[in-house]
Amino acid sequence: MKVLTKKTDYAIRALLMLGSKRGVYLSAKAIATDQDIPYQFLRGLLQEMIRHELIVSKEGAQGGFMMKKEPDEIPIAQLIEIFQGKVQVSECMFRKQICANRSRCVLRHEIMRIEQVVNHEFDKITIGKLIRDLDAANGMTQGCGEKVVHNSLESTAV
Amino acid sequence: MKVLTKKTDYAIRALLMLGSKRGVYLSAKAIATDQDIPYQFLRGLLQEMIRHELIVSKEGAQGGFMMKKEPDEIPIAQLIEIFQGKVQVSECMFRKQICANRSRCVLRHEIMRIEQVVNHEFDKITIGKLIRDLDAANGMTQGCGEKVVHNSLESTAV
DNA sequence: ATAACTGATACTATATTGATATCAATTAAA
DNA sequence: TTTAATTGATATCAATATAGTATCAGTTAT
Repeated sequence: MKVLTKKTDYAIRALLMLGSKRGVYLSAKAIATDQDIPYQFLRGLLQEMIRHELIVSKEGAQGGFMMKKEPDEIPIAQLIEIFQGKVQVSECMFRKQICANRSRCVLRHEIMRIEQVVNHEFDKITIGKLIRDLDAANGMTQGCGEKVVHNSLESTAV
Repeated sequence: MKVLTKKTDYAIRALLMLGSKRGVYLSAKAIATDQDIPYQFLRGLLQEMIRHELIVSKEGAQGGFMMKKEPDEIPIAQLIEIFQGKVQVSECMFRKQICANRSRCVLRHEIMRIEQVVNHEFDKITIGKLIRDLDAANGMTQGCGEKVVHNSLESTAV
């Protein structure tokens, strides 16, 4: 059971980068290189985020992408919804037949409760919060378990 | 984002049925018919559950399947793990490279926390609990929102 | 003996996910 | 004004996961 697909993972990392460099346009290429995301794949994700008005773009040379929404106004729950679809119990189980099977119905009730818990948790984590966590972690000598191989978001100028 | 796949959904419903009819062998055919699960597909799931020692089988005529574990000892977290794999953040992200990217690392920390919450919730829901919920619901005149089309687990003798 | 079963396995179809390629349009700058 | 850098829009492809089907051998109650 995968919580985040590549799309969501990549999108979050792209937004972390855009959110850390406000006021300038970052090109897809720069983001792809820095975050090690397949270039054309990333471009698709960026366009999707434009459609959802999270970011804006500027065409042409020296063009690129920039935050539109405030990082604190982007919970990762929204990114999950955009790139993985709404959290749902089990397909369109409930459209086809309303409560055709009571056992499903009871199960559904429990799962819906969990869905709410999960969504609430994902709502609390915003891009803004992650950026602050990131800054805090970067202030430390060591961060995350083993040795730090390379910290692109900190070291690489774009 | 689908929480339960068909496999898990079917497996839970099969266990609810087996758990409600203790001490007798129920055939795959009976379960498939009653719960409207594709027969051969269900058989694969039952075999998987035998391997995990949740149920036992008896071959030959009048054979079938029976609970091995107590329903209260089967959390649906275990079924999700069996049929959908362990809950994980995003593929094998952390085996390939330890903390290669700090932004991933920060995100990971948050997601792992949510994973724990989710797993804990799924652990609290056991087959036994669902069976009791089901009995309670079946005692009521109306249960679950709209009209009850058909309640197989209650009405159909097996 | 035979019909009702499970064990085991191979196969097919479909959907989802992940990734690549192409070309037109736009723009900053040489 | 040409050119290189860049996005917009799409089409295509490959890999993987999910869902479902088919077959045959072996076991057992009747």
